[in-house]
Amino acid sequence: MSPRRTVGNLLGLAVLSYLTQGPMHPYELSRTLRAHGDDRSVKFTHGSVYMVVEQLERAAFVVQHGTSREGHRPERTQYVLTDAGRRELADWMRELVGEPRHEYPGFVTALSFIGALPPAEVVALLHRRLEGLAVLRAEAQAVTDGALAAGLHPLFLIEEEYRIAQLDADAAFTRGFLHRIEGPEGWATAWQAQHDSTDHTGTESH
Amino acid sequence: MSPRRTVGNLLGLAVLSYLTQGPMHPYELSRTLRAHGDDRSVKFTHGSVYMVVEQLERAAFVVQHGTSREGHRPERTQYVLTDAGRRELADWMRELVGEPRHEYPGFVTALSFIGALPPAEVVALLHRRLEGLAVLRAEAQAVTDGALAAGLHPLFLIEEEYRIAQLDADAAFTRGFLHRIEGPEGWATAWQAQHDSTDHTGTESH
DNA sequence: TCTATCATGTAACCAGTTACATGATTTT
DNA sequence: AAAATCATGTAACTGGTTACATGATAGA
Repeated sequence: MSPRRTVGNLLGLAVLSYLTQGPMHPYELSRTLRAHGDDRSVKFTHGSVYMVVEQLERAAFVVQHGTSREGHRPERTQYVLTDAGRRELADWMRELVGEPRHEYPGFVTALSFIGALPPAEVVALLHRRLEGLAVLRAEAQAVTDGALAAGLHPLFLIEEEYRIAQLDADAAFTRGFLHRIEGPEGWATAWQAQHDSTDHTGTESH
Repeated sequence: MSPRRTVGNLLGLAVLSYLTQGPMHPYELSRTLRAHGDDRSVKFTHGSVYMVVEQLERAAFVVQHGTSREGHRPERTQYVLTDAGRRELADWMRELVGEPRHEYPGFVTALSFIGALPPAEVVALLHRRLEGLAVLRAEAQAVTDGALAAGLHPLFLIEEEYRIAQLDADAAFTRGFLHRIEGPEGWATAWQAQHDSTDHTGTESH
């Protein structure tokens, strides 16, 4: 079974989206993405932009539009969107917005093996986590505040708002978890006993 | 700059965790992970288990422990945890729990290009999203209900609880977004105007 | 003019996924 | 005894990341 989409990398979505504005060459895409702060929403590096443009070309979502030259700079290969590319962009967006997918964040994985750490240490770590979450939240807030002050319409900051909502939910969960370890439910004692009996993860050797 | 961890795949964490219980061979790991429902928290396939075990071996977090044979079945290569492996497990867990990381879920990417779709369509998609979120939530709830009824301690279901918290936050955000599009703030009209003027993503062609 | 940084791209390497292979059991 | 499924593993392909290469401009 071939994967649902010929190009699965979300960086491809970003490229398709930018190409609706007109032809660009890969380096320009890379710079523009970074300049617009899209590296907060899409993971990419300089090299991966070239890769994904190649993939989009193989899939016929973009085609070379000729090369342009400016001064004595190297030649640049420009790409334009095809009709198939426009359709792919719209279809992909519809899927991402309309069909929530099961995701695998690292914290979920860690939680499912949380018994590998002793409860006292987990308590300390969860407190550090709360601090880290506050930092991330402040960053997101700073980004939106700055952009709003510069006159950007809040629609273009909606992804940061989503992020803040998720961070707040994460923090609320973390506090709840702490209470259940330390509070009257007393998970700590049973947990410690089971931890002692089942494994020793090398914590004692420095 | 070499990546922070020699083995970065979270499936490696799962393997290290299971190997604290004693030696296993890759196939057994694969079966056990699936039997315990860990495929909800870690993305893996049959083949990737073999790959990650190889990587762990190269990194000296596990070593071959000899082979075992049962009946006339093929020989199986067993692996055991090394001391370095135990330390890596503990250290990795500490990082994942204590240091929240910036993540890149697909919905965030889509939100940052949401202007590519017309507002009326987005409204419809967000309603579909709410249904999908309810389904995912019900699944998570069913998993925990079943396991609790079977007598499992809630500590071992904490990752599902986290998931539910995130799904609820997602749904709350989605409702808020809908209100701002449709409500008195009236994002819809400005949005539609800007959408008409800047791009046409092939929606009109059948 | 030397050095640093920008602009643009390629190549080599490692990770991850999919498909295939083969013998052992179990079912019909 | 044929077919199906389980148990175990390997190989081939594709994707993604990192490092490198090279000419152009700008700053000291």
